[in-house]
Amino acid sequence: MLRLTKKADYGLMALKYLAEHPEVVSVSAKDIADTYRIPPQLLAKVLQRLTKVGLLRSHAGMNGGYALSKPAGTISAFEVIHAIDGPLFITSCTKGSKGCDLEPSCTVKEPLARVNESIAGVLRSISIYDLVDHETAAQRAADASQLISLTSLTQ
Amino acid sequence: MLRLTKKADYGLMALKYLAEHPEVVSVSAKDIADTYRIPPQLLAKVLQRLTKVGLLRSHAGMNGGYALSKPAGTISAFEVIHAIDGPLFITSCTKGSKGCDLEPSCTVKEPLARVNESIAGVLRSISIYDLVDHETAAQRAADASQLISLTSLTQ
DNA sequence: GAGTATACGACCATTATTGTCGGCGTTCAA
DNA sequence: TTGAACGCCGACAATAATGGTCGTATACTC
Repeated sequence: MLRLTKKADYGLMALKYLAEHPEVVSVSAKDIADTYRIPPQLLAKVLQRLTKVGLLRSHAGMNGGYALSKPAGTISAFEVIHAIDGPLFITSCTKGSKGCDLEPSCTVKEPLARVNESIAGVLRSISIYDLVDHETAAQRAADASQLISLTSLTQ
Repeated sequence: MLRLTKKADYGLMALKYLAEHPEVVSVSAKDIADTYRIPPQLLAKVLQRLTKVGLLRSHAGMNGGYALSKPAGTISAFEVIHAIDGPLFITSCTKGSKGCDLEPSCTVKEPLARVNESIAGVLRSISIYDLVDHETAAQRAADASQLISLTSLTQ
């Protein structure tokens, strides 16, 4: 069904929240979880992972919490999803270094790898900032790829 | 992890196979399954589904099997995936008609819906024919969306 | 009518995701 | 200096999705 995991959703929501409240020095996982009615401990784990890869900065103790480690405009949806869900492979048979199970098997893998790159490209073009302020890159990307689709179909 | 299901993979592989052998009137599920070392009954189910939505034509009995119901160039990867895996939603919370569970909850849903459209667009631009003959739409789409990504990032 | 094929529903096995628990280290402020 | 509020982490239980199998019915060819 090609869908994002909830964890990735939660991560994006949290980052968006942080981007929307730049005045607050640091926000606790619990605050965000309460706002969106998300399981606090699960969100905490997600945020910890985002911290580990350097997208967030954490601060323990009283009044601690999380903050973006860089401007929202420079954090792509791709980075977030990659950090939470791991490498983005559209083909189900791509596992680490070794390819498919047998011989000439997955003949669609190579072409699909390109599709994979397309999708990764789209996700790379969306920043957390774009999630906050509508009518920007997200819209442009949608328009543009709509265009690709049309030109390809009518050839 | 945003990956295709194996069923969808199998479906694409089978369609590609059929597109590669236009001379054969009809190919049995078993033949294709043997070629790619896929569980025959599982592939059979996939093909049955593709038949149901009209992408394939089936023929029972001796020398029966499946055949494309229209030119490979007019069958998009999107159709195939949609037929097998159901509607393509990137957001995990989109279930049928009703939206998210609560209030202002999923604030990322709306922007992600656009990302969803972008991806659908990419998939719509890939035909089964493209899977067979490389260096065509698949490549163009990849190039183009690479371009989108770059222009968006450097703004 | 025997053999080969699709069609379809029910079902189990496996894997992935989601969510929870408990203990630990850190910070801050009373 | 103690305790409340917080992040950090590993393990694990619950649930859902996927992958795969089985049995039977039906259609077609020879």
